[in-house]
Amino acid sequence: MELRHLRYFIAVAEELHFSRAAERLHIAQPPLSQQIQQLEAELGVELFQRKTKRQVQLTEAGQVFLQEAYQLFVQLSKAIDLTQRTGRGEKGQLRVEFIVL
Amino acid sequence: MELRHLRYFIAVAEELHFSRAAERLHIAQPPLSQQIQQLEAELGVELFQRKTKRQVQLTEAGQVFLQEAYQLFVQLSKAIDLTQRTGRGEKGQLRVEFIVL
DNA sequence: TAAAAATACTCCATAGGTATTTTAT
DNA sequence: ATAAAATACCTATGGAGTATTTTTA
Repeated sequence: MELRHLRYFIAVAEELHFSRAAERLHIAQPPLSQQIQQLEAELGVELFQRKTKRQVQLTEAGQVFLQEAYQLFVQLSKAIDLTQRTGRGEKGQLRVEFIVL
Repeated sequence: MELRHLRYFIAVAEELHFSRAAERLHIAQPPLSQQIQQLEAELGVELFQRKTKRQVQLTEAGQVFLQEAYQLFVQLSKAIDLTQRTGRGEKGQLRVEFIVL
């Protein structure tokens, strides 16, 4: 698993539409579908309801994973911020304005 | 940034030795050096002391980033665990035995 | 000198693109 | 008939390998 999978998953989960999500990510729709399939295969969990091709919907597990993915990027943002501050010799106070995706 | 960068950084930070870390990661030493350089460039922070080539040492920022990276993988492990439990229809109790790297 | 990281290049795996098919409106 | 995801296949970027250089103990 790579952060790319999480970034792509978040885009699809927010758009509930593969083509629009792909557009937003500046990639084509088929590779996006593939990356999501990879992610689901690696997790061994269906993240999207795929009964019909016209209606993308998060599964319960997908909803959980979305919240967790958000938190991961929040924590990554904090990690980067804190590391950069330390690199500049600043001590301490932590406040993250930007979530890196 | 990708999880690969964090995985590689952790290996070097723990070994304090690029060649041994590369061996542990089952890749060659030069690509490992490159990935670490990429990471440092993206962060805009030196993670390792490079005055001499014979003595790899974490900078203060590097020590901070190491702790943060550990936490990220702990959180990722929890995210995966919780998602998989939900996928199986299990409700709730969270306990992570394995940290995915 | 010897051991280890950095450079310089080469190669190839796979991320991403294009074309087409399938399917549900 | 159409819109959207999946499948099949192709392309090319960049991750990884090999060879060599640099450096300091």
